[in-house]
Amino acid sequence: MPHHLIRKFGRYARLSPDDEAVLGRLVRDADWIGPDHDLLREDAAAKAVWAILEGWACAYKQLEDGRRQITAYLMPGDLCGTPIVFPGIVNYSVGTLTPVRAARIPGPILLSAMDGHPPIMRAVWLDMLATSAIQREWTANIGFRTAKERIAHLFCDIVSRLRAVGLTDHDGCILPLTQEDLGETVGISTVHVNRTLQDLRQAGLITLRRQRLGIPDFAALRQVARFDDVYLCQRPSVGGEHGGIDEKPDADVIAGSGMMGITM
Amino acid sequence: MPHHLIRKFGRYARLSPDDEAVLGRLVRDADWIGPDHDLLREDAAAKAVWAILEGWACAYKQLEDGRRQITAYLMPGDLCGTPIVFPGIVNYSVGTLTPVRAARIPGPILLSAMDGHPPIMRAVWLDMLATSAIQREWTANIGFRTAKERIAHLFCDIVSRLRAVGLTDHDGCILPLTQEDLGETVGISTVHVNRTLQDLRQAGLITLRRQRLGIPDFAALRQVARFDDVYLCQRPSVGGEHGGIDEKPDADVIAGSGMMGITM
DNA sequence: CGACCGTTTGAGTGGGGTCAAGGCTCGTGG
DNA sequence: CCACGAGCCTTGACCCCACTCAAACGGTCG
Repeated sequence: MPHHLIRKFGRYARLSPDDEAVLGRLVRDADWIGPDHDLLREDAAAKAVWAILEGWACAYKQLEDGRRQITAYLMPGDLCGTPIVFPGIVNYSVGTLTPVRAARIPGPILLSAMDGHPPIMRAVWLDMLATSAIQREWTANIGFRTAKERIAHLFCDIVSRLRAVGLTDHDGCILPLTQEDLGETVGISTVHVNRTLQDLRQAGLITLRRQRLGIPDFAALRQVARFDDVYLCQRPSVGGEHGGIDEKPDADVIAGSGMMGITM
Repeated sequence: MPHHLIRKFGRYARLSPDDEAVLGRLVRDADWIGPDHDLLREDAAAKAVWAILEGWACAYKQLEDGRRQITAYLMPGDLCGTPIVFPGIVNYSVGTLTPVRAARIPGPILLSAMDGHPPIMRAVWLDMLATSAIQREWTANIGFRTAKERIAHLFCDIVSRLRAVGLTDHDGCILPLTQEDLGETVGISTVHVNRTLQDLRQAGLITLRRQRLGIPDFAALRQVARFDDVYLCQRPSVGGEHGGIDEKPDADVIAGSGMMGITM
């Protein structure tokens, strides 16, 4: 089985077998890390990129008085940190939520791989842009949605992303988050997360028990959440309805040519 | 006077006169655009990057029922859009708030400039990372701060960014935003923005009249906001206190060498 | 002068926060 | 095998921050 990273990058660029081999070598030295462990610290200068291969982590910011905001979830195939060092660029910490298998890729190593392999350059670039798109969506989610909509939107987001890397079952996924985590993600209190979840359960929109999230009617949840998945950058072509799960990438979109493998 | 763009990029990389000339050529064909006009539409495929040279714009998302969230402000020297086309990457619209002078840079043109000029590649890359850092900070701002803190934080953010491109006066700046804009930025209602502003005024933390924001005691406002400016990526060196305004970039940080002009 | 847009103020309401106690589950150790 | 404790989830009661609705005020520009 190829890494989730390769699967994701394959959506962004056409990877040759050689490209895939290079990517495989980048994440060769992956280790398992226990839960509740920090990969990145806000105050430390980042000198490498971490690739998450298994498990969940989260990016977060924290105030002195204890308030915490989770700004992103990192799932298999996701990257965090940056190959370029500059003060302030990494203004967040990254902590594991579950046991995580992650590979530390030194900045220069990643950069030279990008330099020698345009598809990798393109994929890293697009992955960063896609991450930004998600961050914008989260800002909006917290900014203008109600508590119920926020939770619903977050669940749509999570399930869609997991589905893209093949980590969902037929109607849901494993959700290794506490209600406190959820609250710190969408900006509401733990108690109110609980009440909101019950609300969603009673409406038949979700089931959630023992870290297993079920979504019997995704379309219904999506409507409550006002969720539009374009920002996840998973659709190979613009427009049209989102049909089955096994969509194939559109060659016109991912094909590379010239500098950075970019098709304009 | 060099463009604000060149000034900002000069903080990210050491630009040769040739690099600066190339940047100047990229934004040569700039036009004035009236206020309340869209540069980018969410549903349209982006085929170019816009460079804001004068005036203010904002990135925003909107729901069908009218709710709107401003996800970023774009000021002189800022870029929006992307040179790489991929569905979903541009999941926001950009509208002008004031008359704006902006240059449309076709994707391939920017990419080839990056390709031929490592410092430009590095600067574009770092600018994107810095934009992401701001976006994360905004997510956190809306997520875990109170209304008063959010507004205070936003003002610290804006003034710091404007100062970096030389657009502040001695203790404040022009703020071309309505209270409705502010509300849509930090996720509170217009009425409550008004009351929060009065709160800040009565505390002596700000003056705000006729689009002119004054901050008599920045340190005090910063403390109320729990504002830490590292995420703005304006400090040439890590650590140490933020002293005067006229800090010079640290050569060790911005110097370029090798691929993408990166110093590891 | 009126129309318009943005700001301000008041009153009433409700979404969501806080505090506190109790319940469930599971891992651990006796 | 059971007892126990630690997290996490759940529930209730109370309250307040912030929202809504509505109206009045104030500049600015035809």
